[in-house]
Amino acid sequence: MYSLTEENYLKALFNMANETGEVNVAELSKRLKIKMPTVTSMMKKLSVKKLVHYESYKPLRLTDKGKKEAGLIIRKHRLTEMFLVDKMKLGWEDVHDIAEQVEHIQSLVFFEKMDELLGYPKLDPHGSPIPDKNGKIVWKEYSKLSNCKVGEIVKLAAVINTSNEFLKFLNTREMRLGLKIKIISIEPFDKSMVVMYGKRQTEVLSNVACERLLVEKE
Amino acid sequence: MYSLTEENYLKALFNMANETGEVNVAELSKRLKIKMPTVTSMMKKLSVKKLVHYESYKPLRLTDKGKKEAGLIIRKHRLTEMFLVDKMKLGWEDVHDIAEQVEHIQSLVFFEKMDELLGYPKLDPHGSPIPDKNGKIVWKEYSKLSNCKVGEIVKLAAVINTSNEFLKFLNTREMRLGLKIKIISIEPFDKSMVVMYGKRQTEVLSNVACERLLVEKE
DNA sequence: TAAAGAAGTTAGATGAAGCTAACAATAATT
DNA sequence: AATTATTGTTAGCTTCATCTAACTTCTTTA
Repeated sequence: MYSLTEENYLKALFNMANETGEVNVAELSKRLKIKMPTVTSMMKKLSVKKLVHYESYKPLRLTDKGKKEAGLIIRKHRLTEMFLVDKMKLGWEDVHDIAEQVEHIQSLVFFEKMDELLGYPKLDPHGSPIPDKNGKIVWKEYSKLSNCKVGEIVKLAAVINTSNEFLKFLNTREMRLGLKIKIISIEPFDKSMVVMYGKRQTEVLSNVACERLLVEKE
Repeated sequence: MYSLTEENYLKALFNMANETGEVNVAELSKRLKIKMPTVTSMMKKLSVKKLVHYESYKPLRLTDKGKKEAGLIIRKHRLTEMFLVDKMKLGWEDVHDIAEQVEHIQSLVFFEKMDELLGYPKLDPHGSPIPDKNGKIVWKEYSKLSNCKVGEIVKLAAVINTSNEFLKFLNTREMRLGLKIKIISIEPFDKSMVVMYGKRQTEVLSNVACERLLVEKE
């Protein structure tokens, strides 16, 4: 339907809009590691295809059609990640790069079978919502761990950054989604937290890490 | 490593050499549905990369390096087909097109995990050998059903043509790999066979079909 | 063996997706 | 408000993989 390249632009636009609101050419260029003139010309192309609202010097916005297409690609990405972790027993730090390739596969049955075998999951292995068959995402409200208070007991629901390094960092500290975390104290100087969970007593987490952990309060 | 396009040329060369011996530009062109001048220029390119021995007006031959690379792609293709049938419960008539896309995924772990989960299979769902980690294929000697004699009992080991239509044809007749088939009679006029297998009595198979069924004699 | 036909190559064009260099518009900062 | 910096666009070039048209080489056949 759409080229691999076009799909990557759509996906980036969709994700960036959800992360940081408005998107401009410079940001998209940085994200995709593609120079600005190339981005501009692709925006014009996607605009002709009614996937993007494009006006010179204005912020970039996906059309409804664009949002749907992007949502469907992200659906394929996240279903794949779930499949790789759940059914193929790969670590959550290993699946992103593979899913990045699998998401472009054109085959209804393939992804429907995945969905079925997984029991129609709502979340991927990093806690991100899996868009439905119309590309629509239902967002759950989570708090950042960094915004929680001393004494609170919260459940780890999702990770924001899904970089290999961050996920490995969590692995070495035995942190998994669903984990109950108690906040023992917060250092006023750098906002690092002393927390307690599982078998771990007094584990220290930097504010940088706490900013990337999304939790649910009971 | 190599582009998707280059990989497709390598794979076609490899498969065609196994099917029909020598390969020339016209045949490869027809197979890939790419015009001859394009094929010629790609051959020159692959020759520079030491994947193909290319000389003007001479038959096309893969180098050892080219054979290895092609074998590894076919390995990924056939492992994928096996995974789709065995683990994802897709029909053997549905897996080719998906595997055609999955085979280009770059990830060691992904295919090693597949291999492991499948128990290191030697054959794909159509009975074709899966190349080893060096891209090497071990060929088993099978006979065509069409070359068998009246009275023989043979085991269906592989199918040559893996087109959707042929596989569906076999499905409707409940023919699976491993099936024991007894040859009841052969019509001298058109070489069609009357066979018996499973619960089926006196099933008629045209010579065209029998030419595409590979069997093992006990 | 000469002509016809098939196969293969060369030359040059195209479209997709990228780039740099130069210029224009908008935003930020004295 | 003027200057500077950032952001965005235009123009034109590059590479990859494709094509058509025209020509050459090899093969077949009359």
